[in-house]
Amino acid sequence: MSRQRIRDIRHDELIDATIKAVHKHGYAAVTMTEIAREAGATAASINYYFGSKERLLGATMQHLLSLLRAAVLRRVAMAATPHERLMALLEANFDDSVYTTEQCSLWVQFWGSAPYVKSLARLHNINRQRVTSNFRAELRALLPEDRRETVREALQSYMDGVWLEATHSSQPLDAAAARDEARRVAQLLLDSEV
Amino acid sequence: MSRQRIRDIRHDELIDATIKAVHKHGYAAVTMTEIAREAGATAASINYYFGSKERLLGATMQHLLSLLRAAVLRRVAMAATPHERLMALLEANFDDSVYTTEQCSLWVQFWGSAPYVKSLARLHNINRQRVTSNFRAELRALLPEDRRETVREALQSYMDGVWLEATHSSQPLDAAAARDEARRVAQLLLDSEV
DNA sequence: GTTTCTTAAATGGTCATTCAACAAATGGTT
DNA sequence: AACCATTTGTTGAATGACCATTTAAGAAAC
Repeated sequence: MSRQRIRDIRHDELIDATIKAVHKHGYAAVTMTEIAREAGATAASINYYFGSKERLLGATMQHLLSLLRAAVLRRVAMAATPHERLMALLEANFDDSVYTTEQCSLWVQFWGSAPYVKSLARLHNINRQRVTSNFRAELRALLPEDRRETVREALQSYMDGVWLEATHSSQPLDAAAARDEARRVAQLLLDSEV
Repeated sequence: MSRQRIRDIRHDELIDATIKAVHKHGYAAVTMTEIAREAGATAASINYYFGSKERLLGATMQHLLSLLRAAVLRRVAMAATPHERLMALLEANFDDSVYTTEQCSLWVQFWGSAPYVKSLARLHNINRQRVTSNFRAELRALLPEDRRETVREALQSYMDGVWLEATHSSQPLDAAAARDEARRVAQLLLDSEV
């Protein structure tokens, strides 16, 4: 019980410290010592809990993925129509729990490293396929066939592009404004009279 | 004369080898030895020409930037109207000389590293500002004020997002198809009747 | 008293960079 | 053309720094 609890506490603390440390020093450059310092622990104890640096980083990215998935589920659950569900998918990316400087920073570095780290590649593919099929499902009810894929690709690229931009902006992020903007972009793409 | 020439040859060869080696091993993981092997040289000779690994990588990213700039200039020069120039800006990103697996791979890793490497951050900011102001200039003639920034941000994010996707796709890239698709997205955004 | 947790120090490996010596090209002088 | 002094180019082998991981011993919790 209590034994299990301390393990979970360390697990969460270390993942949290990893997010902070990677944001601060970069995915490539961050060291075990820096992560440990952020958590008030030592590099040796990270290995006690996670076994290796690679597994710690994998668990951290998995954590970010689960935050995103949770935001999607929360928002989709409240949506009644295909249109609302599409907006829910889009806005989940800019949920307060997801659209933060630190997380966007990690995502971009994750994208860069995924092709070279097997465990990350797996996570990345699973996520991308899930998002794609969600979008396809909702767009089927909203657009004629000849436009669906164009709009889907545009929306998914848009989401990624905004996260990318977020990592290079100096001001703090405004998640609500990002959601408004995303809705506006979706409206333009859906209601076009071409 | 001839002295200068051999320096230029090595310079180009090494940058070319860097692109290949980074694509193969990743920006973070690639070593001087791997880059040298790709060029048929040694790590020591890279330092003779570039002084350090960081300067080599900086020069490589600068090279990619100049390829992109060249594509933009070439295409914009042939465009007569604001609409054509906007399309030129967009299509330059997917020019045959730019939209390759290797280059997209480097760009994504460049985005991830830019915030942590001063010389890269400089390059990245200069490029982003140039692109943004180009888009703003052309959109001014094409859209009412209340929609310009939304469309601009959507288009720029779209461009980045497609490059990102390219790095994770297994098939070889089809630049002509990407240009078609980009044009279609732009049409949807420009001709919307919201 | 046994299991769980923590850490300082040791280990071993990797890597960018430097160095010292050697090779090749160049250009000026016969 | 032949010579040689100088500059330029190249490399294998150090050098030294850094870092993930292991170890061994002790502290804390049960």
